[in-house]
Amino acid sequence: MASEDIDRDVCKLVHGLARTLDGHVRRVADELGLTPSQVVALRELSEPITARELAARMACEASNATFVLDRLEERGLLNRHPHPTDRRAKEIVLTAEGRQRRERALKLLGDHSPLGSLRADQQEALRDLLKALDA
Amino acid sequence: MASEDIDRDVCKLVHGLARTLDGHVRRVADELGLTPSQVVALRELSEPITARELAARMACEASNATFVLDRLEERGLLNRHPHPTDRRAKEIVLTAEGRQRRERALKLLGDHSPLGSLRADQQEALRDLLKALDA
DNA sequence: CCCAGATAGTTCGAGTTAGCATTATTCTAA
DNA sequence: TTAGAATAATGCTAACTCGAACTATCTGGG
Repeated sequence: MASEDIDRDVCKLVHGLARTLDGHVRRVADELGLTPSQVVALRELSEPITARELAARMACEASNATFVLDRLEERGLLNRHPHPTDRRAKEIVLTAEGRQRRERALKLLGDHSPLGSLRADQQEALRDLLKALDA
Repeated sequence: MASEDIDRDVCKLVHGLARTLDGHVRRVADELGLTPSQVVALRELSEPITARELAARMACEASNATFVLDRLEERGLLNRHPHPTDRRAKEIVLTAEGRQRRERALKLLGDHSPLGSLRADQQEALRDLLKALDA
């Protein structure tokens, strides 16, 4: 059936696009001297959040978030503060250098985006379709 | 700018969808007693191809294809034959059990696809947008 | 108040992946 | 034809990710 062919096409295309986007993040990471995961983490740390919230935003396991946070903390880009209301949790706060690095990352991520070849209305259409799937 | 927000939205949505699709493959793989990569490899082995061609279809490195092929060969699902015209290459051929396992994998992959919540015309629109990006 | 179950964070082990180097073979152009 | 570039497959290493186990803390029903 044709519908199954479309299904498989979309699967492969999504996988390919995800790879392309990963490649873009990787190039940015190399330029910043970070790993791709670290760049994604920085991107998501727009405000103080918990490790679990970061894991959710990065779409990965909590143990992986711990791993990435360890490296970023070693580099002095963030600190783990005690959470004001939940003593189990920790509040992740970027240092001054962390915020600076984050700004550079955001700028580089915005440049030469693989999505740039789509017109604005196409990007919106794509976003809407993906959002429909997400729900 | 709004266009940058859309860009980031799409990146995260694509990543999320790729994860969802991976999860679907993972469930199928668990049911078949294989790893996700092995299931993808089986899916792509619709005919005898070389390891390099498989790597291209799986969108991964050749060394990774070698790794996956090693496991599938250990399980007796395929064989590496000498290539008829290129003595550098090897032709990968599924065994009878390999073909049987592949059929089961294809059937399971088709059921309950995460893309099922989209209407047919939406799936086509999504495919077309992704194809436009691919070019 | 208190205990059971849920949740935050971490550690550790196993498996997967990419990147690079290596070997063998084929292709190309002088 | 023959040296050099390109290609096929693979081995090896480092890094990344997940899942399970563990501690500490929170929360709600009895």
